[in-house]
Parts: sequence; structure tokens; C-alpha cells
Amino acid sequence: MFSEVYSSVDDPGLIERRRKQVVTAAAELFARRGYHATTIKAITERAGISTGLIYLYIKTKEDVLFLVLESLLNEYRTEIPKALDGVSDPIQRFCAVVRAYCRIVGSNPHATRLAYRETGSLSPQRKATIMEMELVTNQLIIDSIQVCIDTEYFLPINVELACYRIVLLAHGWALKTWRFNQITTLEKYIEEGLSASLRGLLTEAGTQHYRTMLARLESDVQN
Amino acid sequence: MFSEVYSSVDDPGLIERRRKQVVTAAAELFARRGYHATTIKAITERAGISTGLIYLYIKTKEDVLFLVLESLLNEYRTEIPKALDGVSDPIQRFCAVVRAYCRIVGSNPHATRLAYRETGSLSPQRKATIMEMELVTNQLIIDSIQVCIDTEYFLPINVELACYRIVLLAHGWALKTWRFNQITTLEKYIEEGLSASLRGLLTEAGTQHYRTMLARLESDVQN
Amino acid sequence: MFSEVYSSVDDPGLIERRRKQVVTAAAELFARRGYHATTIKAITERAGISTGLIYLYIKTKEDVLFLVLESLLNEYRTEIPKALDGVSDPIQRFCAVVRAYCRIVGSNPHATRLAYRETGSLSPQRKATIMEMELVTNQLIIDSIQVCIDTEYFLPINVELACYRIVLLAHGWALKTWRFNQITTLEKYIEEGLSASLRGLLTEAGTQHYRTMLARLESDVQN
Amino acid sequence: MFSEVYSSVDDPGLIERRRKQVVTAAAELFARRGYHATTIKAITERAGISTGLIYLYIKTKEDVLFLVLESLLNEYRTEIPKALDGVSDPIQRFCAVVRAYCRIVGSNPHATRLAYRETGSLSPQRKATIMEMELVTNQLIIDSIQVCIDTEYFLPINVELACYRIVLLAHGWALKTWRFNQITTLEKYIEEGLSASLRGLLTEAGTQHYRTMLARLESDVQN
DNA sequence: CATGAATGAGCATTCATTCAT
DNA sequence: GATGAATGAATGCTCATTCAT
Repeated sequence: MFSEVYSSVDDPGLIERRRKQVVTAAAELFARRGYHATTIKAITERAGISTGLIYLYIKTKEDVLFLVLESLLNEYRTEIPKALDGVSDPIQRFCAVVRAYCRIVGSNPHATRLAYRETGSLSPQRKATIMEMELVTNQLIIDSIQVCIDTEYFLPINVELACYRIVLLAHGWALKTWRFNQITTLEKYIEEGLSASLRGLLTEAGTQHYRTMLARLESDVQN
Repeated sequence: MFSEVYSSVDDPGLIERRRKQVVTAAAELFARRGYHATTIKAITERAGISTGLIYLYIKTKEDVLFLVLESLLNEYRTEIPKALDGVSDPIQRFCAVVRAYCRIVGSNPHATRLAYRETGSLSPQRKATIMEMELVTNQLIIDSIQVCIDTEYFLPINVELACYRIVLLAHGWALKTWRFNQITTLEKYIEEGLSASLRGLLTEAGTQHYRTMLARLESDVQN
Repeated sequence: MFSEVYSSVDDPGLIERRRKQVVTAAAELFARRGYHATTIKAITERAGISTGLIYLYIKTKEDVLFLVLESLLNEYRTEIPKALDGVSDPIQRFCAVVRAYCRIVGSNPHATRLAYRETGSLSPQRKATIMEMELVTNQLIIDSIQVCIDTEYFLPINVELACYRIVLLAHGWALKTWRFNQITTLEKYIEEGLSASLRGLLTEAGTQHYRTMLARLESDVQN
Repeated sequence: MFSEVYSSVDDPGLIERRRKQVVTAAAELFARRGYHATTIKAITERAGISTGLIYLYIKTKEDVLFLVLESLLNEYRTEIPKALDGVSDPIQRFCAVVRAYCRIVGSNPHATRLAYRETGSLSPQRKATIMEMELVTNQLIIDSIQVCIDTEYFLPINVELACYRIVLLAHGWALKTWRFNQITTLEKYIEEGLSASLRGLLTEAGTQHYRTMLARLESDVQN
């Protein structure tokens, strides 16, 4: 973790701890004021360290941005698989991925917006790294869709485009929170979006399977 | 047009002309380098005017950003209605709106991304103005969906959420151009997205109506 | 003049004037405190301009150093030839060059020391430029020696090494002013150094010629 | 040795050892990058000690510069007398001093240049101390010249000025190494410079004596 | 109206020095 | 004595904005 960024300090534990301080402080400030409008001094003050100290753990201000974005994407990569634990039905797995992704975004709207706003402020190499990390997360979605297609629950559509529609469903919440919070809740947003997506994806067989499953779940809940 | 921004110059025609120069220059630079990395000097140079002159037509750098975003949203508001000219069938009107919106985004991906990145750099009031303009455009989509629901071609879903799924479909192209350009074309992207959306929206009756319509269109083309 | 340094201002007269201000101020401060210990702010304050203005006429602090050194070397190149005006006798020309060089150094001891201290602070390219300018000045000395050798007034020694002994005689005054000012005057220093040099350079014939010349000069003075 | 600089450590042997480490490391770095561009951290790293430790042996960065310069001048004071061992003829002693001085400079051109560049970075008191040390070395040269004058081998010129011409001859090699290395060798430079100096210094009697001596030396070599 | 030189507050980064361990 | 993380003042440079011409 926190790879790619040089530190002149040796103790990895200390690096981890200090960087967490810095990333937490920076994430909040970047979210509120944006990357460019946030000064290093503001970050260090909020992190409770001196101006100079931050430069023992990062080399440039851009490093801080990278660490913030990296830490966000790491959360996706770590949290989504957890939501799949113990779920075996293909359609249920798809639903679980969608819900997990949306909820992570829902609990981090600032960070998600930050990723949209400021990825372009990174150096090309760093930008590429972040994009690759995004692709890794997307793969989790793609896989869950592919299984549904293989089992003929989903129509044989372009998997990657379908994946991006899910990604945009999730990110959409963050990008338009200001409006969505006025007219609905995150969970309703998820269910409505999920339903629409499923209607666009399910085959006849898939629909059948999905209904049976829902019925069973309901009767389970009743007992 | 160009309201909300003070100018010390009297002649409205001159204001209009100068601001067009400035907005054109700024839009290109903002798209390439981002708002913060673009200097007023760079804008005036590209616009072919002197450094000081710009301050006769705007008061602050933020004004320029506002004018650029305003001009983008004006294009949406102007262009989309044109696509509806002479189209009367509700589903066809819906399809026309979606295609028009996506194509405008497709011809302005930079500007669209700019809106996502830098709307937050505006003052709260300006931000609100821009968001309202977005809502006006959205209303065009909402109306086209509402008619389809009223005629029972579309399921009675939440209209605004459905609208946002369309908006995100369109914006999605701009936000992920880097990837989509590698795997598809804009028109294919639109048709795939439109199909998935329709599957998620159409009622039985709507599906029927849509199929009949498509068949008729095809036979028209053949003759 | 002041070539090699970029300015964003167009008017050459203004550039000339502003740079003179800056160079004068910087030369004094560099001489007193050294290049590194002198801040841009101190230079602009002394030059009576604002902090930002200096950057319209130079790009980096190193540019200022370069301009200061360049202006010193330009003085050598301009002043020494003047001392040769109307002097035709080879030995007298040699003496004139030596005296002129020493006097310029004597009126600029700070700048001369600065050249020794800080030429190394320039970029390799700039350093090369300064060294070349020094070689141009040295050529004036070399030429005057060569003529004396050709006329067999001077021994056929290595001309360049002889030249450097003269250069060091002159620079020596600046490098050791602190001591020389305690024990002698510049003019006495010059005459003593010149005598010693001549004794090291003159042939029999040269000595003869020199003595005759001196005698004539004295009788001229008497009349 | 290493007087004038306070250390909080008691053991003089340890002080001596640590300071040698520091001075060696610093001398190399100062020579390559200059005093200001060299950081304390770079010095301690090269010396193989921790950042904080250096402050047990010196109080400020300037102390390090002083120690480096002091150690250079100590070398002059120690080495030159060695060259005089067993030489009794006045002119030969003079020649030996000149050669020794030039050779020390020749083996330490960086350090010599450092002394010229950075003596001014010392506090006035320290500067005075260094200058005094230089005078002590100069005295060795002065003495050798004075004996030659007393024996009427040399003309009765100003001894101190003559001394400085020798000093500048030696330092000249260091100050202009970049050029001299292109056109000659150190030994040839010394001999040429020494010859010119002698021609400027010797009386008739001195010249006679010197020639006899040279002849004897040659015949010695032949046998 | 137009020009572009002038202003000066603001910011990322460095580094000598300190001090808790 | 030794370590190296921590401190914070200091500095070169940028750039939005002003204003004399």
C-alpha cells in the first residue's frame, strides 16, 4: 500500500501512520475546496503536523493527491469482494456487486467526485496507475455479468458497456448527490437503478429465475 | 445571455463580441489544461486581446469559468429542441432526445468534463445558476419520458431518476471517452445504451408499439 | 547587450533601463553578502521595484547573476581598448593595457571577487559564455605581448601564460585588497607589478628601448 | 587544532576523530557543489553519521566551513617547511618554497578555490582567523625572499608584494585550472612562472650565483 | 476603449537546527 | 553519545488584478 511514493523515513509503520493522517486531512480538504485551492499548509495543520514534516513522507503536493485517490480505489477493491462472500447465485452476485459498489460510493461521495475532478491533475504515469486500479474494480463487475450471460440469465450484450452503465449508476449518485438527496434515498436509488438495469439485462429464463428467487427470499423472511 | 456578469463597457454588441472571443479561447484552454492551470494571460493572448482588456468585460477569473459553462449549457438548451422538430410519436421523441443529448456531449467531451470538474470552483450562487440550467435541459428529457408514461408505453417509474440515467448515459461517454473510444463508436454506444434503457422502460404495449414502428421505418427505407 | 536572457517585455529601452536598475542593485548586494545570501526581495527593494516586476525582465535568480557578471566583463572589453588610443609603441601599449586592466579591477574590486566566487553558480552554458568573454579580454593582452615578442623587445616566452600572470596581477589586487590597502596604493601596486613583469619579459634590446623611452618621457615632462 | 569551535563532547580524541570524518566529507561536497548547495544532511550521510550527531561536534554549518578551510591552511603550514629540509642556499630555498606551494595548490585545486569562494561566508572573526593563518604561510615565502635580498641575490623590492606575486602564481593554477590543463602541465607552469619571477627578482650577483648553481646541479646529475 | 507594465499577496518546497528516545 | 523524526522560518517564483498612459 502507498506504493509509488517515496519517503525519506525508514520505519514502515510510521510511514503508514503519518500518511493516513495526511490522507485523511487532505481528502476532507480536497473534497471541500478542491485540490488546487487546498494548500499544503492547510493539510499539515489539519493533520496536526508541522509544515516541513509532510515532506518526509511525500515529495510533492501531487503525491498527496495520488495517495488520496489510491486509498479510495483500494477501498473499492477491498470492500466489494466482501459483499460477495457466501453468495453463489449468479443474479444475486450481480445484485450484490451493484449494491456494494453503490453503497461505497454513497459513503464516499466527496472522494468519488474528487476522483472525477482531479485525476487529470496527476502526471500521466500516475493517472495511468489510477485508471488501472479502476479497471481492476470494474473487472469484478464484468465477471459477475459474464457469469449471468454464460448461464443465459442475461442477454448476450457487450459486457464492458454494461459494466460501465453500472459504474455510472453508482458514480451518478455521487455526481448528482445534491439533487438525489432532495428526491430520494440512496437505498431507493439503488433499487430503482438495479431494477431498471435488470430489466435491460435479463433474458426470459433470467426473469423466471429471478422471480422464483425473490419469492423464495420473501417466504424466507416471513418465517 | 451572458447575464449575471458585470461589464464596465456600455455597448452590448461589443460586450457580446468580446465575450465570445474570451469564452472561445478560455474553453479551449480550460479543456486542455484545466481551469486552475490556465492563466488569464494565456486566455487573453489566445483571444487576441491585451491583458487588461478582459477586465472590462469580466470582473474575475471565475466569471470566465461561469461564462464558459453557461455557454455550454445554452447549447444543450438550444440544440435538443431542434432534434424534436417534426417528431410526434412519443417513443420516437424519447429516442430523439437521447440521441441528441448524447451527440452534443460527443461533440463536446472536453466541455462536459470541464463542467464536472470545475462547477465546484464557482461561487455557491453561480453554482446554483448552472445547476438550474442543467435542470432546464433535464426537463426536456423528463417531458419526453412523461408522455411515454402517460400513453402507457413506459412503465410508471420515477421520472426524474429515469431522466438521470439518460443524462449519465450521455455524460458517461464524455467521462470515459478514453476507454470507450478503444472499444466502440459513439453511435454504437448510443444505440446499445438506448436499447438497454428502452428494455428497462417499455411496457408490453410500448414494446409492441415500438416494434411496429421499427418495422415501418425499415420498410420506408427499403422504398 | 544583456543577450541570452529572456524578457516578456517588448520595449528594448525599458528592458535596458530596468535591467540596469536590477544589475546595479544586485551587484552591490552580491558583493556584500554573496549571491546565495542575497534574496530576490532584497534586490527588488534596493532597485526600487516590486517583487513581481523583476520577473518581467529576468526568468530566474541565476539570470540576475549572469547579467551582473556579463556587465562587468563588458566593461573590461569596452574600457581597455580606450586606454590604447593613440599609443603606438609596443612596450607602451603593453604597459597601457596592464595599467588599464588593473585600474578597472581597482575600481570594481567587489565585482571582480564576485566573478571568482560565483561563476560556478551559473549553469554550464552560462559559465561557458562568461569564460569566453574573459578570453576575449585576455586576447587584448595577448596581442600586446605578441607584438613585443615579434619586435624582439620581449623574450619568446609562452604568450598565454604571460598573459595570465598579468591577469592575476590585476585580479590579485581585488582578491587581496584587504591586505594591499594596508601596505600600498593601487598605483604603486601597479608600478611595482609592472616593473617586475617587465624585468621578467624584456630582452636586452627591449630593456634598451624601454630606458630610452622613459628618458624621453621624463625630459618631455620637464619641458 | 580545531580550536575556536565549540563541542559539547568531552573526549578530545573523539572530537578529533569525528571532526576529521566531517571535514573530509564536507571538503569533498563543498568542492563539488559549493558551500551553500551542500546540506548538513548530505555531509552527515557522506561522513557516515546521523543528522543529529554532527551538532555534538559543531554548532553551526558555518563551523564546518571554518574547519574545512582551517584544515586546508594547516596543510600549507605543515607541508611547506618539509620542502625546505636540508636546503641551505638562499635562492634554492626560495625556489623550493615556490615549488612546494604550487604543488600543494596543484593537488588541492578544489580546496583552494573553496577558500577564495567561501571565506566571505564566514563571520568577520572567523574570516580574520583564516586570513591570519594565510599570513603565517606567507611569512615562509617572505622569509625566503628576505634572505635573498639580504644576501644581495635579489633586488631590494617590496618583500610583501613580491610574496603575493608568488602566492598568486600558485593560486593562479587553481583559479584557472580549466584553462591551464588545456595548454600545459603543472610542472611546466611552475618552471615558467618561477623563471619569470626570478628574472624579475635577481640582481646581477644573484643571476651569476644562480647560473653557477644550475651548472653544478647539471654536472651532478650527469655523474 | 485599449494597452501592457506594475503590484504584492500567496504557495510549494527546502533545510539548519532541535529534541525525544 | 547517537539517532533520525520533527520543526518552522525563509525564499524563489506565479499570477490575478490594477492603473497610468
